[in-house]
Amino acid sequence: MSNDPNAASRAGSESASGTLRRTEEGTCCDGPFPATRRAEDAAIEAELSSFKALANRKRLAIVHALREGELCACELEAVLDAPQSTVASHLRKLRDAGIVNTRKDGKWTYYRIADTASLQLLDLAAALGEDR
Amino acid sequence: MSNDPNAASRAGSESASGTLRRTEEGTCCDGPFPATRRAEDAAIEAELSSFKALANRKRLAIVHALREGELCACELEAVLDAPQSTVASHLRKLRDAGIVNTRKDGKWTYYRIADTASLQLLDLAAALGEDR
DNA sequence: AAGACGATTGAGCGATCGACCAAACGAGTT
DNA sequence: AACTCGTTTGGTCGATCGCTCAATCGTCTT
Repeated sequence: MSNDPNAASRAGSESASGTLRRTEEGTCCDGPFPATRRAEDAAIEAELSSFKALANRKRLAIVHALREGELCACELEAVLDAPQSTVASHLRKLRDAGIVNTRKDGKWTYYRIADTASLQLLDLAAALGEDR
Repeated sequence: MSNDPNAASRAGSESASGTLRRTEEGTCCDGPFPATRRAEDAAIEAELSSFKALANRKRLAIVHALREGELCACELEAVLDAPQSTVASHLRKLRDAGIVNTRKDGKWTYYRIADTASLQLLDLAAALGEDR
């Protein structure tokens, strides 16, 4: 249990001489990561919008219901058992995040999963969460 | 734009005769989905715990920092530029969700990504969120 | 024993989120 | 024109979340 594969590589950041925290000197691990934290910021924002859109039980229920095919807003109201404005609000968030698409057929609006990547997201998240 | 592949299949749910909402009769799309909404509930809870754990900018920053290898809690404090208890709280949520793992080496604790599935989750979410 | 890492707790605080209602609006149907 | 589907807006309410401070505790190092 003492095998640390990359312990040597990361030990280079602060040179195992000690002085690790903001205790004696001043800062911990000083010179804290000068670079590279710029391109990731964009990625983080993109991931954040997807995750926030899916981090809600009712919105997940909507997406699950849409796995079997497209549904109109009316049917989704029945699935969630919630009033109009509540459902419409959730649907807008899902659409803003690019999770679902809309198609207007005459009087009503049909929703469908926008991208198969969303379904892969669901499966991966379920696999992560189930064996915990 | 008038091609609706599964329009015929879903038209079977309420038989295109009309009476679609809770307007005239009583309920919309009545007999609302009698079955199957039981096995999905478990999946939804599993997905929810994963998504909620990742629906936070600082926790995403932690996971991104861990992509290049494991880091100790001390180093993650520097990455987030936040006090101990804040970082520890985020780390606990990530660990509870099974996103990260811990390894104690003497005095300090190292964090690493628990499963490669988490990285796939990030990539999928980034792809969904970027082209929106 | 003294010190360092870090997990945990508790409490306060503000921000965000979600539910809901009511009402208006636009687009489509009959 | 009347009606229906659906979105949107505006507002209130309560719950949850995130940040922070302060303090304690356990484990490990020296």
